[in-house]
Amino acid sequence: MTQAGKTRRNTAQKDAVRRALASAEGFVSAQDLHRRLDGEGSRVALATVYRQLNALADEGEADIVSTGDEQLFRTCRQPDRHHHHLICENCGNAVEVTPDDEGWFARIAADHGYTVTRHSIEIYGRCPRCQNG
Amino acid sequence: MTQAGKTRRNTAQKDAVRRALASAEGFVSAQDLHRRLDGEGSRVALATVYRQLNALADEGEADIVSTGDEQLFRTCRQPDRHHHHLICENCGNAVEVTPDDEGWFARIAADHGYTVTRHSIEIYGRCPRCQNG
DNA sequence: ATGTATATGAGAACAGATCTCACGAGGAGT
DNA sequence: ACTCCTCGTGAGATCTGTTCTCATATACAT
Ligand SMILES: [Mn+2]
Ligand SMILES: [Mn+2]
Ligand SMILES: [Zn+2]
Ligand SMILES: [Zn+2]
Repeated sequence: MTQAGKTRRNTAQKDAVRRALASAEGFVSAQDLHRRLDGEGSRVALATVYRQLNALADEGEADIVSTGDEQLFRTCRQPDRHHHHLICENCGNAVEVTPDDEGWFARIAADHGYTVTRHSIEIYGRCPRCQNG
Repeated sequence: MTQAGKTRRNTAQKDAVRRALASAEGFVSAQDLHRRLDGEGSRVALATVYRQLNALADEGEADIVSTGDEQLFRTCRQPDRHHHHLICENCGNAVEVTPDDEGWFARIAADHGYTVTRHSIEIYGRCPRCQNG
């Protein structure tokens, strides 16, 4: 689904996307980010925003979370640590979290003869600033 | 993203969709199911397959799992118990699983001032029958 | 049997994401 | 600084999964 491929050159567009992503507090969609770039005068094609966001993700600089109908992106805070996200449904703000024990599903999988290749854990809620509304 | 709405009447099409879904062992896409129905001579419009699958999900008879690029459906095996799925990436077969402890994320959320509204946990791998390939 | 609310079918419409390809620009080598 | 080749970009087309529209058909309460 997601187009793959790290990027090999440093372009103005890549910098712009990286900066815009970094300046967003929470998870944002590619289209949001494109709109923000436009708003601040940075003309970057939507396709390029997608390409660079995916590249950043491939390079470990960004996290992607797939809601049912779109992908959201955010600068990764702890690139070296396996983690999941606790995400505010209202504003996209997120906290990177690590379960105390991720071993349970390896055990359950083994019980059923399954081999685990990957897992996805996402927690949605309201952040402190979005409790009302 | 997913169209909502339980259904109030018992139609031939709904029965057909329910049967086809039940006769599929693993998670299948709406389009797969539509193809299968066609194959066995049941002419049900694709839109109706979508409508009824969503209705079945609303009614608790079906589970939906969202891979990044499509939704997969399966008859729910234990409608009354909260659970998640361990899914074979190759054939769609799945086991309904329940973590030993789902309390950890409520605690973490509280630590960060978040209120939890929902969570999503999915484990992907290979089922016993799909180990090779 | 009638009447009315609801489901269906066929195709149009939609939205997110990716692809195409001609053109522009990074940057290694000189 | 100049060249050259490779890779990135822009604009718009295209793809794909899903939902919508609305005229017609059907369930089912009365
Ligand atoms: Mn991260
Ligand atoms: Mn289930
Ligand atoms: Zn928030
Ligand atoms: Zn399998």
